Amino acid sequence: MQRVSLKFLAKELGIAEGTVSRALNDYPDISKATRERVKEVAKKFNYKANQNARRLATGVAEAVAYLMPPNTHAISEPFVSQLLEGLGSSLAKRGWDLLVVQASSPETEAETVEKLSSSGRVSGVVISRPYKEDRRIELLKKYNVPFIVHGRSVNSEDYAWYDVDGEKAFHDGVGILAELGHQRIAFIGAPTDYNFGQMRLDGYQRGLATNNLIVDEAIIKIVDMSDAAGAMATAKMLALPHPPTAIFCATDTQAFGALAAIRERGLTPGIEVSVLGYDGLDFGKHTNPPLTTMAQQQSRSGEEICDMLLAIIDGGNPLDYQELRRAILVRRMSVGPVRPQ
Amino acid sequence: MQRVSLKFLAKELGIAEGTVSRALNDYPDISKATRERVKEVAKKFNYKANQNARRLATGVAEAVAYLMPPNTHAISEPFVSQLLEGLGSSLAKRGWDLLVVQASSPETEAETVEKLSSSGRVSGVVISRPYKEDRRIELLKKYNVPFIVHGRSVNSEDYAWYDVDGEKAFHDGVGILAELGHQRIAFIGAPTDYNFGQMRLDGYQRGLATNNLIVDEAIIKIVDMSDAAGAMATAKMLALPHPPTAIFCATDTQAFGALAAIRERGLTPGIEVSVLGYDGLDFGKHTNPPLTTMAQQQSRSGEEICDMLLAIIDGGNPLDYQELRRAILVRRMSVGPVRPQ
DNA sequence: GTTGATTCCGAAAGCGCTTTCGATCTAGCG
DNA sequence: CGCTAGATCGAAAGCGCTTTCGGAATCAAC
Repeated sequence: MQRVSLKFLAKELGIAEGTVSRALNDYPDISKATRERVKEVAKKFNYKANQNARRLATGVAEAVAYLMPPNTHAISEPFVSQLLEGLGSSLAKRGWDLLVVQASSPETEAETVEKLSSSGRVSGVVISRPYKEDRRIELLKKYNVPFIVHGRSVNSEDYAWYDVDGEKAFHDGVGILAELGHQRIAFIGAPTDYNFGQMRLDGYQRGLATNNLIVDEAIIKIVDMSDAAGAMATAKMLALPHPPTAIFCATDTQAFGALAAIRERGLTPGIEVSVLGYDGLDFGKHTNPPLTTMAQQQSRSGEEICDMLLAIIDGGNPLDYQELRRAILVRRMSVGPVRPQ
Repeated sequence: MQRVSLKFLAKELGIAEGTVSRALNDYPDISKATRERVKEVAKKFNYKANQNARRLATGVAEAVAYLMPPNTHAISEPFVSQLLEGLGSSLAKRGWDLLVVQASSPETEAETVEKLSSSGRVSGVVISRPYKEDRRIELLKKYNVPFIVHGRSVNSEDYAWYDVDGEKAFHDGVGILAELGHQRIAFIGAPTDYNFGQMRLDGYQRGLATNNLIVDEAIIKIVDMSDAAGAMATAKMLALPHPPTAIFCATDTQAFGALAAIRERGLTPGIEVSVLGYDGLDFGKHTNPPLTTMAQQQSRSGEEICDMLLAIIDGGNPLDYQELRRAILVRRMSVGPVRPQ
C-alpha cells in the first residue's frame, strides 16, 4: 500500500508540495479553485498528515499528558477516571492527543517529567494529588511547560490549579455532625504528605474549634486510603473506653471500611455511630447503609481543567487560572443524630 | 534557554552530529571512549532527544493507543481503569507512550481509527468491548495496524484478542445456582449488540439447558449496564406472579441495582432471592449484602495485553495471541440456597 | 614498505511536513 | 500600451533526528 504523502498528492495534482500543504491548511494565498481541488484529491486518497513530521515542522506537539500519581494504583480511583474522560473528550474536539504517563517509581518521576518537557512530546501536562512540597510542580515550572495541578501544594500562588476546598468541606462537615449532637467526632485521615490530606485534617480541626469540641488524638488516625485501613482504624477507635459517636473519613473508600468495622462490632452505622465520607463516589449508594458523603458539586472537572490548560498553552497567564470549587453534602443514610446513652 | 539538540552536543564535543547520535544509541562502530564521552556530555546538558524528530526519522511511533469504547462513560468503569494502568506501566518500562483516544461520536469512530492508523502516531492499538460485528476491528485489519481486542467479536479467528470466557462463566454460574436448588433463575443481561452481552446470554441459556431448567422469557431482561437499569428490571420481575428465586446479572453494577430493588421490596437478598454478579468488582465487598460474583482470576490483563501487543508489533503472528481466561466464583453473601416456600 | 583488513568517524541524504521568499502572471489604471 | 499591485504558486530551506556510505587512520602481516 502506497503511503500517501504530500509528495504523492503533489505529483498526482501536478503542483508543488508546499502548495498542497498550504491548500490543506487554508492559507489565504491559495486560490479557491486549487484549494478545493487539492482537498478533493486528498480526500479521495484518504490523505492523513503524518503527525510526527507535522509536529517536528511546527514545533507544537498538539498533545497533553496526564501524569499519573506515582507509585499507587491511583488510576482505578474514580476521580482519575473522571478526569481522564473529561480531558480526553475535550482534547478530542480539538484534535489533540491525550497521553497517560506513569513514572515507574517515585525516583524516576523527575526523570519522567524532564523527558516529557524536553522531548517535545506534549504542549502541556496535568498532574493530580500533589504533595505538600511537590517536585513535579517545581520541575514543571523549571522547564516552563504549561501545566495545571488538580489539587494544590502548600505554595500554590504561582501556578494554575483546580481544586475542591477540602478544608472548608471538613470544617463544615464537622459542623453538620456537631449539629446532630455529636461531641466525639473521630477523624480518619489520609497521609498528610499529600496536601489534601493535610487540608482535610486542618479543616477537621478548625471545625472542632468552631464547635467548641475538644480534640482527642486518640480518635484521629492518619492511615492509607483503603477500605482495609479505614476498617482497621475504626475498629481500634470503637474499642476505646470512650469511643466516638461519629467518624469523618477523608475518603469514601476509607468510609466503606469504617461501615464494615462498625457492623462487625454489632453496631449499626448511621444509628449507633455515624460515618461521613468524602468524595461522593456513586458506589456509596449501595453500601450498608448508603454512605453520606461530601461531593464536588458537578464534576465536569476534566473538561474544565482541559479548558484551563489550553488557555494557558495559548498564552494565558497561569495565575488567572486558579479555580476553587465547593463540596456539598450528599445526604444518604450513614449519618444520624447522636444516640442518647 | 538554549534547546539542547544533537547539533548542540556535536558542536560542544567537536564531533559530527551523526556520530553523537550513534554513540547515544550504542552503535558498535563507535569507540568506547567517545561513546562514554558523548554520553557524559549529554547527561551534563540534560539532553533528551526530540521524539517527533526521532519518530519521523525511524518511522516507528513508540506509542500505542487505547481506543475508548464509543459513546459511553466507559472509562469510569473499573475494567477500563485496570486496563489502562497495566498498559501504562508496561509501556513505561519500554519507554513508550500510551495514548488514550476517544471518538467524539460513533460516526466519527471510523475516522478516528483511520487517522490513528495513517498518521503514524501509534505502533499499535487496543480496543475493548467489541460489538458482534465491529467496524473498528475491520478498519484496524484493513489498515494493517497491530492491534489486540479486549474481548471478542463474533468472528474472532483472524485477529489477536484477550478475553474472559463469559459464556462458560454464565453456564457454570447457572449450575452453581441450580445446585442450590434454584429453579427459576432470572437473567439480567447487557445489550446483545455487544458480543460479550450475547455470550453471557448464551451461557445462561446453555446453563439452563444442562440443568434441565425451562427458559422463561419473562425473567430474561436485556437492559443497560447501570444500577438503575438493574434495579428496574428486578423490580419488574419480582412483581411477577411467579417471581425468580435467583437473579444472575451480566455486570456487577446491574447486580448492585438488583440488590437494592430486592431490599426495596422488603425482601432479603441472599436469603429470599439470590443474586449473582459478574465482574468481580472490589466494591462488591461493601454492598448489602456483599455481592457474590464471578471474577477473572488474577487481573494482570493490562500487562498481558501489552505484552501481546508488543509481541505482534515486533512481528509476531496475531493468531498466536488469542488468550482465553477463566472466571472464578467469588463467594460472598448474596447467593444462598433456595428457600422452601 | 606495501597490502588488506579493521576500526572509527564525518558527510550527507532523507523522514514528511511547514513556511518563507521570491517569481510569475493577471488585472487594474493612467 | 506600459507599469504597478495583487493574486497565486513554485522552490527551497529547515525542523532534529537516524542511517548509510565511504574515507581516513590504525594495525597486523607479508
